[in-house]
Amino acid sequence: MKPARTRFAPSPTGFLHVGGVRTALFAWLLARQSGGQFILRIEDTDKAREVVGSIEHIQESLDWLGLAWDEGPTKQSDRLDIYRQWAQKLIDAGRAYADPYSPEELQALRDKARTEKRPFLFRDHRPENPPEWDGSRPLRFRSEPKPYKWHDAVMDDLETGPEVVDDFILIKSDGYPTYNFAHIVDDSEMGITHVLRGQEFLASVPNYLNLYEALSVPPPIFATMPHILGPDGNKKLSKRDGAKDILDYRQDGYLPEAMVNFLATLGWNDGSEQEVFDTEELVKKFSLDRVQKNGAVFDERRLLWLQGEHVRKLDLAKLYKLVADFWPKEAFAEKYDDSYRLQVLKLVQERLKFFAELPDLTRFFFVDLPIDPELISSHKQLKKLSATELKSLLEQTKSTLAISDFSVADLTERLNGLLEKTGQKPAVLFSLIRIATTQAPASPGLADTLAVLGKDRSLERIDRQIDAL
RNA sequence: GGCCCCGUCGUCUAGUGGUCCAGGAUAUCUGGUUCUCAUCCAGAAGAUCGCGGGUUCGAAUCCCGCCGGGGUCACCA
Repeated sequence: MKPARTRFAPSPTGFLHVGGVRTALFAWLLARQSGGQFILRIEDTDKAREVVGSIEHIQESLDWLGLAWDEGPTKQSDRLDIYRQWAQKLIDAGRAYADPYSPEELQALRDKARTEKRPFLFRDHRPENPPEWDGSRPLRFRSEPKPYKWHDAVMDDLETGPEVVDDFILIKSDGYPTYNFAHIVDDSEMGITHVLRGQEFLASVPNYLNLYEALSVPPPIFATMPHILGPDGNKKLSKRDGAKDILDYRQDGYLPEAMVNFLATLGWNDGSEQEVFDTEELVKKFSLDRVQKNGAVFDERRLLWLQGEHVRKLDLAKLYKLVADFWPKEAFAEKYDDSYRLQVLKLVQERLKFFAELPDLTRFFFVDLPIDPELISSHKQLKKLSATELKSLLEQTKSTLAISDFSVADLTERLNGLLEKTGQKPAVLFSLIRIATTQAPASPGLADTLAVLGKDRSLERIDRQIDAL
């Protein structure tokens, strides 16, 4: 495969959500797998919609996901001269003219078309003698309508009639180019080979094709990405409908690898039954022709599952570094050093999904939780026992554990002995000890948990439970 | 309304004329792993392949029509 030069060209109007990020990911994948370049370009030609800080936010998002760009960020607002030069070429060739209408006049024409249920075409209203373009009016492309057939790397062969080609605006009256014009100039100057973009641009492609011809510029390969749909399954996922900032997932403690895996397999698969991919594999295996044509519903539960898969594959030391900011604050008391936290983490690794869950999963390893009578009174076996019986069991546990060295092996052996001695089922005895020593609705295995908690603390907590009964 | 795109289990998908009365994953439910949660393992349920015609010995796969959903028709991208 020849080196692909791809770009991600967001407008700085806020944060990035999964839809935009997936397009960026696919473009990045394409560049990486072919030994090409991935370029970041900021489409900041709409000053009114610009949101300060978005450019940094976008870069931070790509950084987090590991989508490093080789060139950029280039801002279109720094290239106004270039667009003007290209526009001049079109004017000289008679392919661009000043738009004489006022916004009100234009709106009236549109409304009329609407009431007549006709599509509005500007070229039906081309002025006979357009004024000279002095920059104070919009500059329009003089299209040459014709039918088009083209190939899209995702959508395959597409065609349209001449009725969709129209005179669109190249340069706005504020001097900024429109996306429709600027991106074509930039893609050409930057040598972009593959243009990946959302489905919302599909209807504009014939216009672009017409402009490419007027400019004598060969069009790149088009790849139209289907939309990512909201949970209701029929609407494009959008910020307005609650699509989250991709960095919110970092905040919640998702792994970028999991997010990348999730996004890549949302609308793409390699034809095998593999579901879990690391980024390196994706770089090798990704291909545009296996991208789905239809939209895919964004289902966070699938992300959660993939997150679990990736967390479990991580080695402990690496995971430890990643969760550094997510511990409950109690974990940083003096008596808890790295080695203690590491022991705790080892026990919760297989039940940890996103890292923001860490505090709830581990708090009892660091602090004595208040006695929760509910844990016993709502336990289907324990609630049948009297306080006296429970106390007796805990007393026996105490004397048994008092002589344990609290290694996992020794604890296991002694707990088993206790089962025989008391004639209780694990469901009763172990549940009771677990509740007494953790006061938590769930915990890792009993022997493991006790070993990490240590003898003093375990016995102390059993005492507290006895007193509370 | 015109034009364009799409339509397989709830969800992500495999499938390009026969090995598919449709496979995997996830989600759900059940059972097992000496306790809970999770993991892991086993199993259940879940898709008349949007609908209707046609072509063919044979169609999820090809053709036509219809229906449904989406996009677009901005001095937004």
